[in-house]
Amino acid sequence: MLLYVDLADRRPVYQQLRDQVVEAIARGDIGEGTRLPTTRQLAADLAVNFHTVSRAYDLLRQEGFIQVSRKSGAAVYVSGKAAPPEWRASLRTQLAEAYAKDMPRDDILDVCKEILAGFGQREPHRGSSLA
Amino acid sequence: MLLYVDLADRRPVYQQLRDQVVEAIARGDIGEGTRLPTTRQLAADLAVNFHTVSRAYDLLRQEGFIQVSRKSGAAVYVSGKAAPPEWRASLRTQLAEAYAKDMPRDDILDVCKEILAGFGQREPHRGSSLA
DNA sequence: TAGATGTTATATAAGTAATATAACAAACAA
DNA sequence: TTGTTTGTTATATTACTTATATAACATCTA
Repeated sequence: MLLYVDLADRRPVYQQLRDQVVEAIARGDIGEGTRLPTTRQLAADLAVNFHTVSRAYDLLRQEGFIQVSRKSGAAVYVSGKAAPPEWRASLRTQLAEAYAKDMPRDDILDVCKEILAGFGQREPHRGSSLA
Repeated sequence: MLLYVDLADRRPVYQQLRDQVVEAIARGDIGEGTRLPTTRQLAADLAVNFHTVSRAYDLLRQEGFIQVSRKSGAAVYVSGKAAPPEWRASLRTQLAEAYAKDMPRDDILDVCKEILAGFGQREPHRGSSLA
């Protein structure tokens, strides 16, 4: 897997990293137990401050996607369920954008299915690495 | 319809207003030709600066959801299609959040269907009002 | 021991969001 | 006409967010 920073992206860097990790988990590229690079290491590779990486990890931890321990660093550890209130609201806004532009319901659903088809199995710890 | 400002919402005010208008169009609460309040009027009602409202209208105009003329003010006028690149990417991130949390594909699709079922017909100009 | 790591703290700079005014031309109502 | 409203543009200020730059500390490891 590969984490990167897109300077043309309007999202903050810490949010880009957070989104990339979440999508990597969804794709199955990384799974339960997969170690994430240390904040200082990843910051050096991406040429950003380690506080920025730390913030992304903090967010992922708060959202229940990774676990951070002083000993073994950060590792994928999914806990809890998708928060129904805000998650659903964000999804509704996203779908509304297309529907308001006259995209048929079935076409919207087809896009959702295509995206979901691109996600993989949740594999526990097959030694994948992030960099 | 009712536009409002949620101070607890982490989104910027102009983004909240933009999202609310888009969802109102999707629901069918407002349609082609429906007039939006003047920037100064809406700003007064919501107790925000009229520049904030103006920014929301600017965004909606750039995205092709409304038309703003000096004569008749702002009105719903949908043009173009949903931008495939960024829209699809945002949707993928949104779906990934649920899938990464072990939500089954069918459950995710059911939520999408429920949301889409809440959207209505696109009615042209039935004299609905925003306030 | 020495180095790396997570953690916390402080400071600074740049960008964004929101407000406060002001001014102007075009449209409209009295 | 006069007066008001509206969209538009401009400038300035404040507050918050994002990102960086250091520094320091305790813990873990080689």
